[in-house]
Amino acid sequence: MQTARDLAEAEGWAAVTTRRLAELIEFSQPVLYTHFAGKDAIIAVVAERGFAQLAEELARARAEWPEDPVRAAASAYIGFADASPAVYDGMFSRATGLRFATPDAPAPLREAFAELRITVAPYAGDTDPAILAEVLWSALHGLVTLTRDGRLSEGNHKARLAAIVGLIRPQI
Amino acid sequence: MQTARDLAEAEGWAAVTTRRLAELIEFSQPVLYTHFAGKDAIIAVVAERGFAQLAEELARARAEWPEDPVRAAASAYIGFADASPAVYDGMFSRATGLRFATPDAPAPLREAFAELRITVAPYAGDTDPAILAEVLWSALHGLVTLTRDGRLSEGNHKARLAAIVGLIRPQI
DNA sequence: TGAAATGCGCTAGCGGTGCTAGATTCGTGG
DNA sequence: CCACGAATCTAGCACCGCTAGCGCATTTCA
Repeated sequence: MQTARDLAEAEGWAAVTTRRLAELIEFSQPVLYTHFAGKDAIIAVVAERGFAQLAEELARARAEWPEDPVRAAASAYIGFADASPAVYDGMFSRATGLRFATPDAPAPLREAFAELRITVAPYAGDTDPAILAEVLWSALHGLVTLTRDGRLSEGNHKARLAAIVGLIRPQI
Repeated sequence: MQTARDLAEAEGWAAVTTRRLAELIEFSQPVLYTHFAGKDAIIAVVAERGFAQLAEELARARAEWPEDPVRAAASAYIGFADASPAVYDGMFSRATGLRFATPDAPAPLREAFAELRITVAPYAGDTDPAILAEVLWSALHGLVTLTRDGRLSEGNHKARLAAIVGLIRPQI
């Protein structure tokens, strides 16, 4: 699993084949299938740990920068995506099986989202904080994915981040 | 190409294999490689046509609903993504080769983005309209992808859309 | 008109993928 | 000391994207 994460970060998920993974952990290929249902399950476990880490970093950001929690959360979110692009990819583009937004979703997922909801709550006004949190999440996720594929203008990253934060703030 | 698009919409891009595609168009598999550099090139062409269609629909929405252009654009964008999920997927998740945000990007791509920029320009205030357009685009794209994977709460789609539109509007 | 050249589509195959069936080895309990 | 059960292996299946090389029809030119 750690090997899968490392290999994915080094060469992308496309390079994480069951044969290479088996070779790296010095076992034969079928052994993987006695511990995981398949390749998707391996990605899902890496992704779930990623959500736990993301929740942790969002909480730390909120604690360390209480006077500007939205900016802190946005920076932490994007920082995580930048630092662990493959894990982020697994969390949002590869792990199709993970349930979300339901009470039976894995705890790390619910915790990560709860952090965002708490952060934006003071700025929600008439809007449901959960809705605003989902909108902020969408904007950050879109920013990450579009930036990653080189689809946004270069050099304006900070301006975009400031614009997002600025859109949330005036709702006080 | 039209066959590729239809098959992708019906069963997803994973089902679009060169063998199935060749069988459907009643040619042998290698013929595809005399017209396209590879599977990615096929997706890219479908994606580029998708951008042209998106630009067209954004322009129509702006013309038909001039008193609320941001809502019109957002609705049109999400409507396109809903109506053609596989094409949208090809445009933003599969076609890695398409250049963006540069003068030499394909025309349909620049036109689609220009529509967004024109739409948000009146609401930009001190912000560069292009930056605000990129932020709106990010939010809409994030909304589409997160919704598609079932990662946002169910039944609140309209509320999220209203929240996004509401965030842009107060900048007048 | 006959022959050469050209271009198109074909069959067959390469190296790779996720995944699985069946044989085999090895530690452990009777 | 033997039998059992779990863990691991070798070998292979069906599929993937992609390509080399052949055969045939058409076109071109002497």
